[in-house]
Amino acid sequence: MPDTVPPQIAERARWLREEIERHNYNYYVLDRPTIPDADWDRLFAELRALEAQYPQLATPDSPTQRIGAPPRADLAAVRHAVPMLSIRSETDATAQAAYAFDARIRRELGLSVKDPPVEYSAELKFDGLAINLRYEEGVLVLGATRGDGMTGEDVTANVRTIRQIPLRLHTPQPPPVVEVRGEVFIRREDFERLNAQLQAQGEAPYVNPRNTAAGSVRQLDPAVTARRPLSFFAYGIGEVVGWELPPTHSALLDQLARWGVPVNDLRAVVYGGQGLAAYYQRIITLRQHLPFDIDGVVYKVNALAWQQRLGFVTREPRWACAHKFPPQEATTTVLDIEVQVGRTGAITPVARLAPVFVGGATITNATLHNEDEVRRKDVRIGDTVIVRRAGDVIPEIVGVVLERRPPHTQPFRMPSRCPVCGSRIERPEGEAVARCTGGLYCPAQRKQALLHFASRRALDIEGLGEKLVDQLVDSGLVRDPSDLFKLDVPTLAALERMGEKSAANLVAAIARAKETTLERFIYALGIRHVGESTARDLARHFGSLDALMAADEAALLQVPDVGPVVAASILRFFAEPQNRQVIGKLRAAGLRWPEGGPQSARACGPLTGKTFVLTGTLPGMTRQEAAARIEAAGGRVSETVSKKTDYVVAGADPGSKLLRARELGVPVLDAEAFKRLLEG
DNA sequence: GATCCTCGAGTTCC
DNA sequence: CTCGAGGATC
Repeated sequence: MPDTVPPQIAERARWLREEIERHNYNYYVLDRPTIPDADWDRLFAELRALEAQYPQLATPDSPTQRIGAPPRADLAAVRHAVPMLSIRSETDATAQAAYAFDARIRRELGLSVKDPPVEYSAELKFDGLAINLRYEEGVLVLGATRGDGMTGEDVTANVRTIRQIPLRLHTPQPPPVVEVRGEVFIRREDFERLNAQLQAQGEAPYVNPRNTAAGSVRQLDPAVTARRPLSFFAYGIGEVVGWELPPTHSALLDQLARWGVPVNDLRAVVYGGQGLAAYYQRIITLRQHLPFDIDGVVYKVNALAWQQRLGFVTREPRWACAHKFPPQEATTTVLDIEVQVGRTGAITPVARLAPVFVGGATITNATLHNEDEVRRKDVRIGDTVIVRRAGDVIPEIVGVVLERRPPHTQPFRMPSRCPVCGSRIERPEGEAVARCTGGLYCPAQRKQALLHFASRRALDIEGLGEKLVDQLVDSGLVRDPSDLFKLDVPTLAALERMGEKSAANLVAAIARAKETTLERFIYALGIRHVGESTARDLARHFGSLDALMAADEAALLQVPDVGPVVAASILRFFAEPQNRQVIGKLRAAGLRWPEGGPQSARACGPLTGKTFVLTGTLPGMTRQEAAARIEAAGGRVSETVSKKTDYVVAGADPGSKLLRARELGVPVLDAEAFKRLLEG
C-alpha cells in the first residue's frame, strides 16, 4: 500500500467528494437532480476506486462513508454537551392554545397591552426521532439520539447513511463547533414503498412511519439504515463554539439552510396569538396534503434574547410550546359485538371492527365497557362507527353514523348466560358491571386468575402468556396456580409451539418465582378489591400470611384504606376451603417469602409525611428502586396526582401525570432535584 | 350526606 | 388511560 498520495490524485478525490455531495444535495434536499443517475454512479465508482487504492483518502466526510461502515455490537452512550429538552405540549383541539401560549409569554415577559405583538417562529412538528448532529470544523463527527435528554446513543455510522444530512457543511465557513438538532423521519410515500418491498421479501412490514424512522436509525448495522429512505429536517441547535448567533431563531435556521442542512420551508414568522392561531389553521388544512406525517405545530419566541430571559422550567423551555392536532378519527363498520370474561367474572362487550388505520395503528377491537355504555351509544352489529385513537393508545368508539345504519339491525342485548361456562350472568342493583357467577368453575376466570398470578407485579413468571395458559387449562394440566409448580420439561415440550428450549426456560422461570415476597404473594392470590397497594398494606400490617388468614373483620378494619367492603371480600376469600387448600399446596410446592412480625408505621426520615408520584424513567434507577428509597426516607408513593400530592418526580418521557401536576400546581422534580432531595 | 382522593380492574397494540 | 366504586374527610 503506497504511503503517500500523489497530489493530483488527492486533488481529484477532493473534487469528486465535493461534486458528489453537491449532486446529493440537489437530489435529496432540493429534489432537483442536476445530472443523470448514471453519471452520478460513475463519479461515485471513481471515488471508491481511488479510496480503495489510497485508504487515507477515505476521510470520515467522504460520501462513500454513507454506506459500508461495519455493524456495531451495541450503540455506545453519548453525553450531550447541551441537554436535549422536551417541549411542553398542548392538545387543545381548537386554536385556543395558541392564544393561551401568547398570553403566558406576554405575562412572563411583563408586556402591557400597549406593547406590540410578540414575534414568533412557527414550525411543523415532525413525527420521528430527535437527533443531535455535531459538526467540528464543518465536518460531521457525531450523531446521537436524544435518549433521556442528558445521554443518548451514538448513531454516527447510521446517520452518515442518510443522504439528506450533509457530511460537511457548505460555505460560508462554519464555526469550530456547531450542533444541529432536528428530526429524522420518513415520508409517507417512502414508507409505503419500503413496506411493499419488505412484504415482497417475505418480511414483516412496519406499522407506522414514526416507528420505521426510529427503528432504522437505531439499527446496529449501518448497511440496513442505508437502505431505508430516511429524511431529515433541522429545528434548532445544541452546543456552539465560535459562532456569534443571529438575533432570532428564524435567522438561525436560515443560516443552517445556507450550510446545506435541510430546513422545512413551511415555517413562518408570525405575530401575536392571532398569528399563531392562523398558522395552526393553515397547517391543519394542509396536513393531509403533506408528503409526511406531522403531529402538530411548534411555536417559539423568535428573539433569542427573549428566549434567554424566559429560561426553563425543569426540563422544558418556557419560550416554546407544541400545539398538537386533535386525535385522528376514522370510520369503520362493526362486524360483531362479543363479550369477554375478566378475572373477576366481569362481562365486557367488545366491538370487533373491520380493520382501519387510525393514528398510526390498525384498529380491530374497541371496548364498549359495559351494558349502559353500549345502550348510550346504541352501537349495533353492522353499524358504521367513528373510531378515535385518543391521546395515545386506546381506541374508542366515538359514535354511530346513523344515516348509514343498514335495515333490520337489533339493539345489543347482554347475554343472560356466560358464553364460556354457561353460568348465569348477574348484574347487581346499582352497579355498572355484569358478572358471570361461575367463579373458578368458569375456565375463562380460571385462566385470567392464572395470568394474574404469573403477571409481572405478582409472581413475575416470564413466558407464561395467554396462548400457553389456554393450552394448559384446556388440556387439564393446570387447574389452579399450584399445578404450575408440577410442570416439567417433557410435559411442556409436548404442547403446541413449545420446544425443549422454551419449555426449559419456562420451568426455570417458574422455579425462580418460588422466591418471592409476602406482598407479591397476597396480590397474586387475586382477592377482589385487593390490588397492589392494598396487598402491600396488608403485608406490612400483619407481617405474615398466617396472621392475615387468622384476622377477623375488626382486625382487618385496622389496616389503612381497608373498609367494610374490602374486609368482607378478604374474609370471604379465606373462608373458601378451596382457596385455603390451594394456598397449602403452594406452600408445599416450596413457595417462600421472608416473614417478619407486623411492621408498625412507616419509617421516619427527611420525607416523613410527604406523598410522591413517579412518572417517566429516571436514569440509573428503576421505578421500584426510586419508590423504595422514598419509603426508606419516610415518604409515601402514590399512583395518582391530586392536590394532596407533595411532589411529582418526572423522569424521561413522562406521562399524563406531569400534565395533571401542572394543572394542580404540584411541584415537579426532575431526576437531579429528586436525588438532591433524597440526599437531604 | 356529600365530596374528594385513591385504588382496582379492564383494555389495546407493538 | 379511563371509569367505577370504596374509603376518608368534612
